Amino acid sequence: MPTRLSHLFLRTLRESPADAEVASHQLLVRAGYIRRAAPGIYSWLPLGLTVLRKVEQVVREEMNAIGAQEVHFPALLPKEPYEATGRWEDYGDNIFRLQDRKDADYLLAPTHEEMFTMLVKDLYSSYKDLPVNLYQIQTKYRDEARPRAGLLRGREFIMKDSYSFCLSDEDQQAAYDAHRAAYLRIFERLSLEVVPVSAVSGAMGGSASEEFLHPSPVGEDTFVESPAGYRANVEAVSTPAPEPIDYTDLPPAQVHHTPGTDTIQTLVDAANANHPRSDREWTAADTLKNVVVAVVTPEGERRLAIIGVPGDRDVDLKRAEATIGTQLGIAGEVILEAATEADFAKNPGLVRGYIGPGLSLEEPQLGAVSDDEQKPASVTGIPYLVDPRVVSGTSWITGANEPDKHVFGLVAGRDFSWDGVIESVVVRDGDPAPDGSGPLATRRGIEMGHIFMLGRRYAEALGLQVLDENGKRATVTMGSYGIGVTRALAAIAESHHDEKGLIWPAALAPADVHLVATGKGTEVFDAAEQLAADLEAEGISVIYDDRPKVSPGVKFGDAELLGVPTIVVVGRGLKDGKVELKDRRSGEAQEVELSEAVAVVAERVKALR
RNA sequence: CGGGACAUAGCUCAGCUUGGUAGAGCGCCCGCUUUGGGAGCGGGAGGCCGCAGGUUCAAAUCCUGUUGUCCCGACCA
Repeated sequence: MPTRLSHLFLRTLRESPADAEVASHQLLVRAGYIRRAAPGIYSWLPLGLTVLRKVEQVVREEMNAIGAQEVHFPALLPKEPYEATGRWEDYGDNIFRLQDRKDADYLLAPTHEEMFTMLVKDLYSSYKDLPVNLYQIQTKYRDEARPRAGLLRGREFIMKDSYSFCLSDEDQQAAYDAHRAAYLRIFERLSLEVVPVSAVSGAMGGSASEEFLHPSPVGEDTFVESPAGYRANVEAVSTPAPEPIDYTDLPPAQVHHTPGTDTIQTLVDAANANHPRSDREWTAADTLKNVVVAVVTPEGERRLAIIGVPGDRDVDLKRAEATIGTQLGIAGEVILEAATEADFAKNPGLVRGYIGPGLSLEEPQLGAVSDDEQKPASVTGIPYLVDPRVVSGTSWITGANEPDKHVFGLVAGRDFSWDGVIESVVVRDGDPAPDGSGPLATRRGIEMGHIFMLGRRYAEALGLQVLDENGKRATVTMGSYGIGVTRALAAIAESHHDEKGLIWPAALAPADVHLVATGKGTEVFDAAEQLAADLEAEGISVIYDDRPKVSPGVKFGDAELLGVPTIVVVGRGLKDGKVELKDRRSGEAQEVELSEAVAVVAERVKALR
């Protein structure tokens, strides 16, 4: 049976809702695929649901193909498993929490690691049961601080998440590789260009992880590409350290009176005005900016650290957070925040705007955790980390740790030392690539999938062990793999549309053919009706615009808005026994004999599939 | 959580400055005409002007508070 527009639950909109900013959001609402129910929460209408099911099916087929087995967990969960892994707290305000009538705590699951792990623990206890791969396609909930861009970042969304459970690291690597390959096939079938990039694991923990980013200006992730094909999320880029410089001929550092220069800009201006260089102007890159940050340990302890970066660079707390815990010898995941007024108040040795690493190796102000006996303990006792660009022999203008004083020509390795090197600054277009192939280019992307080697964190937290071949208990190692299904649908709409409307890839379109009947009299409708039935009989799905008293312009406009790849028009050509076949994407049209229409359309549809 | 904007019909918006019976276009319903690019004429339905206080004879409009939404940032497997 063709889908008749006269009866389809559909109302197209001529104008976009005011709250829709990006094309996918505007078009999916205008074309009657989705409808906003609450911020970041959408209802699915018949056409949208049809496409959604097709996207899900692609994902399902490819997961099944690598031997993963589908299960389904509740979206509403008790808090206990999440307390066991610490994520009841870790997720903070980002999870929807609720109580039952007995005041017991529940949550709407943002992800299901705990449930999968516990289910496997319940049922399996032998190495012979492993490896096993499970997945589900399920609605997830996150109380995002700022939902935006329609389906691209909602508070309720559908995700495919899968988990691999293995005894050996080798098996786990194989499961990871299988997922990686399956993901590339899935995105290929979804007509979604994706680039796999190295990522940091973030709150998920674990060792290796890769993101699959769909390049798009509306993406929220930034990744970099080198000329030779190195790609990474900006959070995970490693900065190539310059070679150390011989400093034997450099002049000694000098302290200058620099009142009112508590920002990099005022400092650079003052330096050029009062202490000009002979060869060129001072720039922000000549200064060493020392940023005070607060590290919150897993136990809740708040420790300060200082990061020294070139003054023309900004610190990206997210990047620094990924590794600062390790740098400072803190086990577990830490939270990194900017230092507060209270932090400064507790450390009077920190002179805001004039913080520096010290004036000599003998009088360091910062740095404490070094176990090098040659270097004296610091005055402040605050660990000092530097950007990889701060290598031995580089010379800086930086704070003298006294009000209104900066030191010029302070040489790294000669005049000051540090406790560690950390990736912490925002990556910029043109920065040298770590593979040495040239400058990095930055691009925006939408995160379509993310795969993690979780290791044994969850299994340990939840006690997932099996008996190995020797009858000994062994902790299972896990992998976790996600694909945003609703986000994928939105991303497809985002990259497959024009000014007139959506243009679905044939494999995902809500129908194979959009059949328009236009003209007066019953002849066109009778002919179109028969054509629709004949196409359906050939296994071709048809949306048939049988609406009477709707002008041709409206019908053509709706056909283009809905985005079915093939449009067939039965109209004025019928008196000559012809119908029109239009390609939605190119707009190209051809006349076809009505008697041959089914065969011609069938051939085209099969070619598109 | 910071900064900004907005809240009036299903959708897009005007009206608010200067208080006086709620408006337009699109959409929807009825009738006639029209049928290859978002038709014409006529007749209709539809709004607690986000919510709560206050000022006033009178509040969509002025004042206070509050809630919500959108954008930028922070944040975000």
